Amino acid sequence: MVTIKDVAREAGVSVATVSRVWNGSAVVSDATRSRVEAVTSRLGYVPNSAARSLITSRTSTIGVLLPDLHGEFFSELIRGIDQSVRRSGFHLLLSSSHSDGAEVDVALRSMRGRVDGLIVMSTHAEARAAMRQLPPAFPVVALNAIVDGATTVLTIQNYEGARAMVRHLIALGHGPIAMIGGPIDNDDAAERRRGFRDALRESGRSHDLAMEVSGVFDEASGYRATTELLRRPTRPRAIFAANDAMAIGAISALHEHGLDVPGDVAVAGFDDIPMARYMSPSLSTVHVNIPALGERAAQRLLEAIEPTDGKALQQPKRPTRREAMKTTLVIRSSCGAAHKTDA
Amino acid sequence: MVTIKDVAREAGVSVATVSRVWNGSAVVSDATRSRVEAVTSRLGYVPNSAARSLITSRTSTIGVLLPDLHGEFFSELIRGIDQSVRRSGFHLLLSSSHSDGAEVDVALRSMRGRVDGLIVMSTHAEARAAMRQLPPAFPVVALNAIVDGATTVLTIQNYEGARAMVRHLIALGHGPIAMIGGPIDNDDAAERRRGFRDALRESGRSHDLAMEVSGVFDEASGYRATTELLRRPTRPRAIFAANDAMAIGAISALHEHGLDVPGDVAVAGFDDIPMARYMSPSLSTVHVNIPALGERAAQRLLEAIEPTDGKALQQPKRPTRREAMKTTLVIRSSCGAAHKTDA
DNA sequence: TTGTAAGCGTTATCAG
DNA sequence: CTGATAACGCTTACAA
Repeated sequence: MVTIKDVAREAGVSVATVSRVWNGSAVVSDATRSRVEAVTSRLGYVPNSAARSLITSRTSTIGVLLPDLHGEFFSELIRGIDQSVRRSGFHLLLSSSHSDGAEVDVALRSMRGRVDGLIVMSTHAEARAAMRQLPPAFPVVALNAIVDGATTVLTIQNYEGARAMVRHLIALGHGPIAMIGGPIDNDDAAERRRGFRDALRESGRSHDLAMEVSGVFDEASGYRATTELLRRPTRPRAIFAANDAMAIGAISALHEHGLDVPGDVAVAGFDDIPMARYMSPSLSTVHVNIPALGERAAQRLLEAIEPTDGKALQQPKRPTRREAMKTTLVIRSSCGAAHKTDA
Repeated sequence: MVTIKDVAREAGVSVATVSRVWNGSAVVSDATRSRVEAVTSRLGYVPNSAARSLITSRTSTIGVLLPDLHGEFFSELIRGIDQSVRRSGFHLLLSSSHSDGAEVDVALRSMRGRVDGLIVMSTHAEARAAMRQLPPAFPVVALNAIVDGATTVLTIQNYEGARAMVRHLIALGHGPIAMIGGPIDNDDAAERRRGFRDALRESGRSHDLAMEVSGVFDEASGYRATTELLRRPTRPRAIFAANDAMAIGAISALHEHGLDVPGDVAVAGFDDIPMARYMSPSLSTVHVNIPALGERAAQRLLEAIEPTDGKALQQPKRPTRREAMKTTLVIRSSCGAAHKTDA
């Protein structure tokens, strides 16, 4: 492995100078700079990141903690994050499948020192506890209601989107409307359920509240939930699933029962995963710009890591305490049919 | 930040002893061990990974280079990788969206020193060139035909699967069979196309070869390709798409043209993404165990990183040269209808 | 069984 | 503008 010493020796300068050239910062004469650069590329020198982060205590890496990796939601999310992150020359350390909160604790601990900041999506109470273990000023962006120790909380307009969609379904016809909710301990799911209930209540149809079942955000559970719904005495006129995956499962079940979608039963979902566009014209969905969610989360995190990029505006004193940075951002959601608009 | 020194001082031992306790290896008296462990957890000490990998030149991290992140294929793949990797206490550094080969080069360079091994999926010629820049013995698992410098190449039975599926479609009826192929520069796509052609040739229907269009492995291009197919004088009796995403796009297009699937036109895909099960009974697909692909890739890589886990069998001399480890593994694919078997 | 001390490759603080 | 040199936190011979 070729080190900074090799470059220094070969270029006839000190390691300090090579270092200065490499991170462009200091004042180096053009002559030496170009000489060092020549040697650098000739030797194929790449600075050792471990040594670097040992002394700077920065890793140029952000960690992403996800509960799961099933379905298109998460890949779209990661895609957005990846985009922001690489644009800033950072790396992405991914850890997933944190079904229970204890695992989050382990993951969090094992990531310590390997990342400069964290994007966390988890609903578990243990996760919140684990986050409290982090150094007080450690930059964290939470992708749901975990507030403790999070620099920023980024949420989706779950309530608004769900409410709008259910209103839309109500306008569609007269029969009862069912909801396939998400897991009970999931904050997003809870908000969507609240939107559903409120929309019904507002239209004076609280009796429809009875038609609620739940799933776990995947196609299989949407399928099962629908099968269960169809066993009931009254058949729903419309089904609102808490995400698109369950909605697709629902459509599948309805078709198998010889029901027409949306003729007999209308189906609506949430998220607007790319695939949803190709279930048309059967599926309406609440649009969420998932990659944008990821992108904004990453951007926010990077801002927290590097306070003021420091080119133009050099603020003499840091005016904002970390506390003051705590913000809640929102990703807007809008309701409508899925369209193949992307061409 | 609490360091090894703090623990040492607090426990009344030397840093060497703490280190020995921490990595369990050496012989430490039970008394001191427990004392150190107590202090360790009391202080919440976590070893600094940068310092650690500076001295050991191991990072406990593997890098994953992906061309893209669209669709379920990649998230399923990552899921499999993540599972193996975390089981071994390793971390996962993800880098995606390497549309062009030059980017792969940059990514590869920037990952140097941050990972102990690499899983690479890329078809670009530049990528192959970039891989040659890596240290000769650096562990790499390639997920397609990139052979240069790869410790292991892991491929899917593209040819066999495609051929079997097309035979199946031929058995289904009499009309022409069309194929929506993948990108021309993609090795997997090429093999699937070859399977398609051979199956037709074997059945003496080489004239059907004319019905070939291509897409880029997403729903939109499958949709477009199908629309194009339907503009031709002869309508295909069956469409074989090189992956499920395009097959789903195809189904969508067919429906919009008022065609029944599989009544008027049968549709088949490749990959068996979870979603495919919920397009039934319309969609047949070539089953590939995608998470297993990821899992095996990661396992293979980890083996290459840690040659013999070193508990029971302590081989006195390393018998295998790195060269000898070059292997080609294959993930079997089987053809059939998509079923909601996972319950 | 434990301690001492020499690095690992960088960056940063001083002098020059 | 450049060069020594002291850290950074940890592992690992080598001594004791």
